Amino acid sequence: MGVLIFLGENVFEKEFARESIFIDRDAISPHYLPEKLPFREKQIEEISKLLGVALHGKRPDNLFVYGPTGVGKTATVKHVMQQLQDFAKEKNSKIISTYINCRNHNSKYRAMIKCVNDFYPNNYFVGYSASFVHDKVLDFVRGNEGTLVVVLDEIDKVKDLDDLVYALTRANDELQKGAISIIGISNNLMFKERLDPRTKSSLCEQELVFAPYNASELKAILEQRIAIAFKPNSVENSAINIAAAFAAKESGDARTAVMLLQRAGELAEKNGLQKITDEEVKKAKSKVEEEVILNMVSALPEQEQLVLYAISALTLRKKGIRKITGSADEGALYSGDVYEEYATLAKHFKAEAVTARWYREYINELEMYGLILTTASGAGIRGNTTLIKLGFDAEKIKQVLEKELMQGS
DNA sequence: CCTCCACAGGAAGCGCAGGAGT
DNA sequence: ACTCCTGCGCTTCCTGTGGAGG
Repeated sequence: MGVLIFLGENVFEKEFARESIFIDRDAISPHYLPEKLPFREKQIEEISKLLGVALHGKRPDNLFVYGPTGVGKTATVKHVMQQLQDFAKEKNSKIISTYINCRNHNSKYRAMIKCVNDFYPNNYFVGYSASFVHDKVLDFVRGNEGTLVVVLDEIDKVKDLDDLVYALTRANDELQKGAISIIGISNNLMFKERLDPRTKSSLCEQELVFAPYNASELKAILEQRIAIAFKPNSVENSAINIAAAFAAKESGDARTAVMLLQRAGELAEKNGLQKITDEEVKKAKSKVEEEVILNMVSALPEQEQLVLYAISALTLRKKGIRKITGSADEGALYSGDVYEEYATLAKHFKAEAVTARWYREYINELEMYGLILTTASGAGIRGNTTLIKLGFDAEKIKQVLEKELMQGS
């Protein structure tokens, strides 16, 4: 076995010497919590006004915060909580807050035990009964004789939310000293309407809505992050504009905008560039889109993957099938042909094919995801069928699915 | 005009997994 | 530990629909 020895230069020498355009990579990651939150002054004021009463020993109203993803809900609430904690510490006010992400703590019990573990960092509580945990929370508030603010992020993920809210609000009746307030955060606008009326009225004593950012706000947010994350003048102005415009058009979501620039930065660095230009942002954009598709496709159930695979295979093959030479539907496929292809493919992959009826449900679902486009067959085609077109590049989807289906079996 | 084609999509029911109730 | 119930994914069966073809 031959051994290669590099004389003189360590392999890391080059990497070390390499100039990075980053100063602080974290600042351009979606998890970064900036010190200042632009365009959220109003919301910050609202929340602090609400919580301010706690400084005078009163219980703040519960608050329900909602708005789509990436509009700064979590960041704003966390920011205010931090400020409140700092201030309370300074003034010797007894205010404790705890932040719970309900995606990870998605039941009453799990949320409560998260509280307990936060309050008693030296103990680790596992395997205790629900009532013990409940009492422990109350004991803590009693012992503290102050206000406890429980932040429940992604509150719609809690399975038995009615019970949790009830337990926390009910606690206020049992406590002679101290109080508990809830701040619920959700990006699901419909979720509130599905709540039990009693839960709804106690949780939504106060409400706060976060609207999406517009392009110029996104631009300002990006500039703020860029100033920390990158070396001066490493990002071209037009590149920022593109990223902001794209994110604004999609959803007004700062997370998307930030991610776009993060990717663009990584791309520039990989290619040894000193500046991020439009080009990098555009490339990053298509990369992000690709990842989104990839994630969607791999999250699909196997049968739906097969259907999608059949569609991409047929789109590429275009032989032995009925052709559509219409205007807009040029290159679209007949639903029936896709089903046949799917059925043979299923046999090939040792899986059992579902009935045509259920296959139609799959088609509808794939359309809902935006992975395929369908139109009803109109004039020029015999019968009443659906014409199917792939929403994305056939070759790419086929490749992804081939990998996916191979490892699946 | 009627018939047939090529499906769409509703209704009922079936087998199963997993949670609630006892 | 046991049954009971419920929701889910799916099949079977069926009726409906819009245009082509004779």
